[in-house]
Amino acid sequence: MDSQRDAMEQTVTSLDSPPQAVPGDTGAAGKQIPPAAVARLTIYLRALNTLMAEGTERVSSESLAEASGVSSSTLRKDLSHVGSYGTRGVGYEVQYLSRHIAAALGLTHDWKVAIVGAGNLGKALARYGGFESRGFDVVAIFDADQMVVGNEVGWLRVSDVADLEPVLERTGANMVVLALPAAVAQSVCDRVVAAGVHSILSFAPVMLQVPEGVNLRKVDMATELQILAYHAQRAQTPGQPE
Amino acid sequence: MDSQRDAMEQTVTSLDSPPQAVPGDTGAAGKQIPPAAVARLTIYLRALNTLMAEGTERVSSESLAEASGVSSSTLRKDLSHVGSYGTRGVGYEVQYLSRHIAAALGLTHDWKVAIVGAGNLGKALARYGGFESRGFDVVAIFDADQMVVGNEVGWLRVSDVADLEPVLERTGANMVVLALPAAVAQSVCDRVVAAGVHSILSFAPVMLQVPEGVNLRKVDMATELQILAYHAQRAQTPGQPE
DNA sequence: TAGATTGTTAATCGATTAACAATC
DNA sequence: TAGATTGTTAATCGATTAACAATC
Repeated sequence: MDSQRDAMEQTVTSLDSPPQAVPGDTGAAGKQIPPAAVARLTIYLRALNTLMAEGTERVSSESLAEASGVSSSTLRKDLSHVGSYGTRGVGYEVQYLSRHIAAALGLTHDWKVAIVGAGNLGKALARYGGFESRGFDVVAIFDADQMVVGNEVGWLRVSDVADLEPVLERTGANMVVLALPAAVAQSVCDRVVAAGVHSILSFAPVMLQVPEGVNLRKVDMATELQILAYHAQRAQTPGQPE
Repeated sequence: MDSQRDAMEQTVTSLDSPPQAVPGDTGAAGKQIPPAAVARLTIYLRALNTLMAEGTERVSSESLAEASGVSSSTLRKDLSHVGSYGTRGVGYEVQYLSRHIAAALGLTHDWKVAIVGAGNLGKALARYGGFESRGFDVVAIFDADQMVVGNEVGWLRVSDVADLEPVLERTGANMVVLALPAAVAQSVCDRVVAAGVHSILSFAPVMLQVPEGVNLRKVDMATELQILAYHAQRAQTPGQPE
């Protein structure tokens, strides 16, 4: 669903390179991880953190896969993109594996997130505990409505979207979440990109155009319901039940 | 990411069947549409509705594809799963195509959505205009907190989650959105399924287990940010810039 | 050593793309 | 008829799965 196709040329696979695996090293770092695998790695990471909270120290691919809702084959294949951090006959050390997946995903330092739009959704996101706990600091929230600017949301005060550029600069934000109406999303998006932020998560129900090199992801709640509707309809339809 | 693999056996493709295409007919209906295509059809639908609002009557695969951020090849392939509703040398009638995509997705009748969880996110969803305008009626919202039960949210009054089953029954809800903490998500999910609702959209950051035949989709905002983090990190990394 | 489980291979499956015959 | 654009094919590409050799 995104924009990486080219690359992937560099011959050398981990096969023919001499096995000089320094333990605790970079592993398979530097290689492209397939998009589908990246998405699942975040799931494994959450499952591992749950295990850690429960005090579990070791886990097999079989049980981690089950907790994550995938096959053990898929799990091991995905982990192979990160490196070789298991022990044959034994399994994976939970903490050790967790650390390496986090490193592969770029989660070793905190990311600073600015939210544009302090409506219901923007406020919900700003207060969402799940961000902080996973290394994402919400450092600013913006709105265009003068009645809302200056209000407190969580720990933050709502900034005027007119001050977008200086506030992004001052807070050092390196990710932006767009939680605003479709009509203004593209223009705000352009300003965010111009301000040098290249990672954007949009909740606006509109196709945003961004230049090459900008990472844009989109979450659309109505789309999700429509996809459910398709499957629900199929289930109802008489015809040959699958 | 979902649960349909089997099926897909029924030989006959639209090729060797005699071309008795009654106009305005069911088209390729009854056939499985690949998951990736279903997701994109919702995008085309939105683009078509935008065109309709602008008064545009006709569109080519080339320009609809551009508005949707896909290649025209992908677009035509996707539409072929729905049926043949274009005219060679001319293009597609916007309204006509829109109606047929909507029909294929099961959006011809309204769906009744209940939201469980009246926290920030639940309230944001309940008030989100994008649902109503696309055929999803929010018919109920629940919370477990007695301080919140009875409050007004949008047009609705918050019901006690203790009354989940009777209220789902009475309102005729056929979709449920879970906007509640990870800790209680599974148990509420089980009750929803037991109550006969088989289409669930979850915002809870946890892997839910559902029986065969239940359609579950998951949106996780922290996951989205983590995926962005991966790409951002790659872009920063020196190495060979792709 | 015997048992267990990883990491990798090769086969299968599905999705995307380019090209073009069909046809308005 | 000539020009345009669909719908479909076949080729390519990527993702998933099953199986097993490597090895703890």
